[in-house]
Order: sequence, then structure tokens, then C-alpha cells
Amino acid sequence: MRKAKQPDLGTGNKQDERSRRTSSRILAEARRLFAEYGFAGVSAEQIVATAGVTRGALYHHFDGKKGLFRAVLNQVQTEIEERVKTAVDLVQDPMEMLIAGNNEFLAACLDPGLQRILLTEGPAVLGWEEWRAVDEDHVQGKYRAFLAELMDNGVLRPFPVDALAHIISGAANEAAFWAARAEDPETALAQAQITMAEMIRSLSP
Amino acid sequence: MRKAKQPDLGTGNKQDERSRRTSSRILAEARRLFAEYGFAGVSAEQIVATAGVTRGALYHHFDGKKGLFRAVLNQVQTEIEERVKTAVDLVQDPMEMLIAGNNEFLAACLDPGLQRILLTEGPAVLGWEEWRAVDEDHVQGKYRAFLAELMDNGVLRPFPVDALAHIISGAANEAAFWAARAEDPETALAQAQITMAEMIRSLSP
DNA sequence: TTAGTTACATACATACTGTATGTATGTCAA
DNA sequence: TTGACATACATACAGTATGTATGTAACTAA
Repeated sequence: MRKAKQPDLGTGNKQDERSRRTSSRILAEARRLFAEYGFAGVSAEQIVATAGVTRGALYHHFDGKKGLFRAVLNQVQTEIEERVKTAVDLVQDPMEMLIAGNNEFLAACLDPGLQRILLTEGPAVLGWEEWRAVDEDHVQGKYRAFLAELMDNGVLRPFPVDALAHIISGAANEAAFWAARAEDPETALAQAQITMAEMIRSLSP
Repeated sequence: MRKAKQPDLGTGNKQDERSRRTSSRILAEARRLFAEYGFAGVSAEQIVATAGVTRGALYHHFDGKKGLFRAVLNQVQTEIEERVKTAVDLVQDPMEMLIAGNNEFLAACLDPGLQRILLTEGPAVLGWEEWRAVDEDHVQGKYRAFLAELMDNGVLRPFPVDALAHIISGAANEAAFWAARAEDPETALAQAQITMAEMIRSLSP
């Protein structure tokens, strides 16, 4: 596994260039294959083969197959984090920010591959605790803080903030699963968004 | 795998007796070990060894390791179904039935082992679709029908019933995860129950 | 009593993971 | 510029897992 003393970024270094290309190609193929076949459904060999290298490269850059999955999950989470952040920043009203963020999350999770990596395989491969910890670093942490703020400001009635945060995010996760499998995902998505929005609004004082 | 023409139940038959004992011991050990280590964390060999047989018996009675997991999941689901049913039958008011069922489900899922099998491993091992199908047969199906009835009777405002069913059950699933890991699971459970109850009540017209 | 079935055990082929080791290439200081 | 060291992989190997094919003893039914 890579354990460089220097961050090895940005330098025109020839080895670093090669490193980044190789590891990002492995990461990209892993994401594709995990999304389609799941963690247990692809072998490390398949991943590196499509990336044009051998398993030696995988073990050099990542902490085994599981470490590779972790990296993929982090990439997915980062993308979602940015999408949600962008959507939230477009509105001003606090309650509407909550709803906009939720809507965007649901829309992002309509992609079955992303959904599988993030919601289905994630908890099983890493264990719920570690999965939640990753989520906490990306969206859940800020989300919880925002909920607390809204309660302080009287935008939401007082609730146990941890409980409420998990309840809402769990609702969104499952709604995303359902919508993605529905006959008409776009319509289902809209229904999920509207229903959740109404539920969230009904939490105001 | 067992494919008896006759249901092979109840008869004082000596072979059936042996069969049932063996398969139920395998099932019991599988449940214990899956609950503690997860599907990928135990080998079929470990399971049958603690059950005092060999893998031959497993493949005779179940459709491989995955089939064994399916059987375990069905057992767990059946137990939950009964618990929820019992709790719901204790109350009369429709809205309170909904809440009592939800409360009981949350309480049942406080057990980390049950939770792991049902909520973490289930979707990953069987895939979300098959997992949902199993759930549908046990609780989700009746739950959805009940929700629809409540809407017809004006106990709940009109919502897209599929969306709402998934939203609520997803919320409950994640709330159960959280409560089970909380410093004080009993307190967390109570908070989850109260919060969800308030959310559900706020869906009335 | 014997023919057939059931309930397993055993043996084997295959696949996957992780680790240890080899090697070519790149880097850097004297 | 050269030689020592580091990096980025590839290769080889050992251990473990799964599924399947086949063997066998016990049981059942005609």
C-alpha cells in the first residue's frame, strides 16, 4: 500500500504521474464493476484485468479489495456531498434548504449503480459503523448540525436530533431504492420527493 | 436439496425426524454465526461443523450457502411478523395500531444480530429486489394495505401509498440501526419510537 | 427380502484472497 | 554520471472457500 512521506501531488514527477494514472484507472474500473455486480460479485483479478494491470498494483495502491471498495465509496460520497451542497446553496429559506437537499439526494440515488455501492454494499462490506462513519464525514455530520440549528431557531419543533437525523436519512435511503426500481422511476422519484417534503414540513412548530 | 413430493411433516417417519433435526440444527447455527460474523464472515464449513455434520448435509437440505441464508432470513422475518401482529392486535384505534406496530418493529430490531441478518446482510446477499420480496411476503405487504385503508377512511391524508410505505419502513430500519448502537440503546429506542410516532401522527388530516 | 430412496459423507475441481518475493524503472545525492 | 536506494508494479505461492460429483449406510415400501 502506498505510504509516501510526501503527499506526492502536483509534482511533475514521472513516477507520481504513473501512480496516479494507474490507481485512478483501478478505482474507475472498480466503481463500474462493484456498481454492476456488487463487492462479492467481482474478483480483484477482474478489476485489475480491465484496468490493464495485475493484482500487484491493487495491493500496492490500496489496502486490498476491501480498501479499494472503501476508496470507491469515498469517491461516491464526495460526489453526492457536492451535488447536495450545490442544490442547498440555491435556496435561502431554512426549511426549503432542508427539502432541497433531500430532493437532490433522492435524485442522485436514482442511479442504481451508485445506490448499490452506497446503500446496499456499503454497510455489508464495511459494517454499519464504519459505513456510517464515512457518511458522517461527508453529509450526515453537517446535516445533523443543520437540523439542530433549525430546532434552535424554531424552524422545527424540538426532537431528539440524532434520532430525527437517522429517521429522515433512512427514509430517504429506502425511498431511493424504491424509486429506482419502480416502473417509472422519474414519477416515483417525484412522489418520493413530494411525500418526504410534506413530512418534513409537518415537523415545523 | 430436499425436494420431497410429500410435505414430509408430522409423520412419525424416522428419516423425516432425522432430517428435521439436522436441518434445524444447521439453520440454528447458521443464524447464530451469520448474526455474529455476517454472511461473508463465516464459511459453510464452520456452520456445519458446529452443527455436527458436513457440508454434504447443507447442500442436501438447502440451496447452498446462499439458500441457507435465505432460510435464516425467512425465519427471522416470521418471528418479527408475529411480534408485530401481536402488538398491533392489542390496540383498536387505527392510528394507534400503526404506531404500535412501528414501535414493536423498532423494539425487535434492537437486537444487533437480528438487525444484521435482516437489514445489513439481507439486501447485500440476496440483492435488494429479492430481499424486498421476502419482506413483502411477511410484513410490508400487509403494512401497505393497511396504510391504503387508513387513507381511504380518512385517518391519514392521501399520499402515494407505495412511496409512503417505503419512506416509513426505511425510517424505521435506520432508526433501529442507530438505536442499537447508541450509548444507551433503551433510551435511544424510546426516542426513536416517540419521534416516529409524532411524525406518523402528523400525517393525519 | 429386495429394490429403491433418503440423508448424508467424502473427494475433487475450481476460484479467490493475501503475502512474499522478484524486477525494471525512476530518483537523487555525492 | 554514477551508484545506492525507492517506487511501482508483476509473478509465484499458500491457504481457504465454494459447488459438484460420487460413494455409502440407513431406512422405507412393495
